[in-house]
Amino acid sequence: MSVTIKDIARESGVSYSTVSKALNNSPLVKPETKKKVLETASMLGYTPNFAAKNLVSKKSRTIGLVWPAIDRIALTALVSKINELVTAENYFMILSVDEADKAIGMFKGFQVDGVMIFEEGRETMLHSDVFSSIPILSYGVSGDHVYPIIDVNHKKAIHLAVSHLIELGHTSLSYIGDATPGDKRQTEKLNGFYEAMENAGLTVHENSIGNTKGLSWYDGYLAAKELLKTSKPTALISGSYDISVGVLRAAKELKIRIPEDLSVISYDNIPQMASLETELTSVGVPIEQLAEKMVTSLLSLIEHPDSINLTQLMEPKLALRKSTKSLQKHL
DNA sequence: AGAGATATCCGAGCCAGATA
DNA sequence: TATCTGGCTCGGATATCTCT
Repeated sequence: MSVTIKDIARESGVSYSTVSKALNNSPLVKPETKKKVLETASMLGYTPNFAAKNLVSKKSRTIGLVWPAIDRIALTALVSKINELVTAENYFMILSVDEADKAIGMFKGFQVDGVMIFEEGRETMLHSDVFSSIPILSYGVSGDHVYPIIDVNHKKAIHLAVSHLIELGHTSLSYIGDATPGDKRQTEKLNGFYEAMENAGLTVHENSIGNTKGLSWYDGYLAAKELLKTSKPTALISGSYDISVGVLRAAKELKIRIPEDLSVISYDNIPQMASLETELTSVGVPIEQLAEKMVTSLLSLIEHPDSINLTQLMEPKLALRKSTKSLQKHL
């Protein structure tokens, strides 16, 4: 049997309501009594019963996070940061790798105060009774959603990458990423590439697009090998951190030096970019900003359920590292 | 002021009584 | 007899009221 406030009360010779007050640092308890109660609690190894606390407060101070793609490094970095911020706000976070509907059902059973969903590509079709019964915030792509979404301006991110490469004198640019229709986040990046190239008056050749048909590093590796063999771009934009890992491996095997022979910019503005074999210049919303926006938005939704702000678009930034080189300097 | 007593939170499980 | 319904209790903690 676990230790309860009643055990502490018995042991320390006060009532359990006094114990409760003492444990919550109430000014209505004498310092000596408080000290005695705290010492007894510590001696007995007391741990608060969260189920009981939730019963009274009608709050669990817990948020659930639906995370269906645990193999993606960029999302791992984001989850870690979110957890850090949530903990700093005295909340707990529980994760589920199930489908959104199933995960939310489980979270409701645990009486979480709110839910974050990481939507991968396809929109998550939630039943209306789900999001009307619990605060939900999605990290996804804005569309016809009826629940709040934090979105990233993916097109602009790729525009930043293209502009930077053009400033360095590159005109032969390639893009590598998942071009599978249906994944809006990935297709937005590709569309951003076409758009930025067109704006700059540059042609996109058919063989300068590498379709990874997936988001793993191996998908990136296979597509990069194919692309770098058939096309000889001076610069390459990669759709994600994981794909970039594959690009670096393929380039190494093909004896292509980065940035001497090939400039590379990766999507995903995460600190891990600096730990790669070649520190990659990247674009995207800095992970700290994204995490902070998600946590503050969900917590404000929990506290003020009527303050719904359906779509919040985050603006990306360019993070310069060591994977791009000016062409002019070599001429 | 400082302590104890009591109502309350919600859902599960049990039991007794009512109904088909 | 089988099934359904309603009431009660329990769990651990907090908020508030009452007492000394």
